[in-house]
Amino acid sequence: MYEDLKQFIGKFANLSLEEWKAVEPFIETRLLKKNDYFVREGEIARYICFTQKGYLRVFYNHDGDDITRDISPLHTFVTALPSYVSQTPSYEIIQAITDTELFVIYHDNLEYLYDRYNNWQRVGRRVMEEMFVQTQRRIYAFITQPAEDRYKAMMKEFPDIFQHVPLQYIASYLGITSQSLSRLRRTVKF
Amino acid sequence: MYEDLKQFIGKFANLSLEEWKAVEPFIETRLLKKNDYFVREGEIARYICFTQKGYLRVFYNHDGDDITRDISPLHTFVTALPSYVSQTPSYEIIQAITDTELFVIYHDNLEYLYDRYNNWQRVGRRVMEEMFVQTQRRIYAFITQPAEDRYKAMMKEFPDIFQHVPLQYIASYLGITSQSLSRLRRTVKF
DNA sequence: GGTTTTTTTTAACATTTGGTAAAAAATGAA
DNA sequence: TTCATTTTTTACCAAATGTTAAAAAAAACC
Repeated sequence: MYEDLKQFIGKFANLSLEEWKAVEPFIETRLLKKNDYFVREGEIARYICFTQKGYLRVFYNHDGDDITRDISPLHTFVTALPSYVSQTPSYEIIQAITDTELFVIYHDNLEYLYDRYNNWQRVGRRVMEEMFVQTQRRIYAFITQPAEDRYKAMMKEFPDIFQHVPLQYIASYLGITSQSLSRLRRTVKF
Repeated sequence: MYEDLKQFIGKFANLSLEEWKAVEPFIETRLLKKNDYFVREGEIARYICFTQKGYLRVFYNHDGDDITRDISPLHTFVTALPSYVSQTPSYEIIQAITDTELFVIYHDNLEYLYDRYNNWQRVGRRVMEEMFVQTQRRIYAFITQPAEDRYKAMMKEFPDIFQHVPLQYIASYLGITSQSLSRLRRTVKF
């Protein structure tokens, strides 16, 4: 049970059996249908999830346009972090792109775990460090690469996403309009 | 002593006197002259710092061009994180933009603190969470705002930086050439 | 102070991307 | 299936930003 989750966390800390047992009562499985919401606008993100199956997108509404901050690859943690860390209403929205299976942990329970187990706190810290490093990479990409290169890099790194995610979301993630993405796809015959 | 540092950390956790005392032997003050390096290319980032005075920039060399990932505002933590977390050679370079006073803590000592004090581990986690949230904001800015808006927002949020930092670094941070920044500055008479 | 070097600005032109509108294709619902 | 809706593509023109080159300004050096 929770094999993918355990493997993911195993990259960051070696947890004892007791520490594993401590988290299990807090893990709740949630199934979302395509287009269901995980976090709605204005709602407090009271939980974080690990994506066991399916894809989520994290976006917000900017003058009527959806701005996609993230498309979750499989087997990662996802939440609307600004809301989650401060437990205030979220401007970010999280929605299922496909049918999805999530492992959900509530903020308060996770904080309890952090308080009680230094090793869990370590996992939290390490996960955040890695997410920060990844986000940095994306910033470098925005500075140094034109949209075409960002598109190619994305196809290479997350080929599975292109099987499941509408192009308009990918365009927004890349920071361009879907018309521009169409134009790129016509030109780029890798 | 360390008032600014204490205030910064105080936002994230309430540390006992003992916990404060535990860190002090590990803090080392380092003075850098303008253009001195804090981390060189290919060197392992064995420490993190808190900027007590002055400004650092974090960049890397991309085909001969400097790409500025970050210009540190005062009183924040700075390191070449990809190198720091994995203790591998750094592609990122950190250099003093002005004369600088840093409080430096070595990676191994900080890890020791993290192991020993859950509260310090908490500080590490919370700091990373906040840095991640800030980086997210920057990504949203790249997606939604043209360079002119990013420039205005930067002037508003970090007016002090414009007093001390060469425009070419600011241009790179904004993701544009210094020629484009010049053009913007001529046009934009806020 | 004068000289060299670096940084910033200006200009003309090229390229990339956006905006608008509409057609084509794909998807979903009855 | 058929119809309605949504997504993707195409086209044309506008706006933003890059590229190259050079001049002007500022800073560093002796």
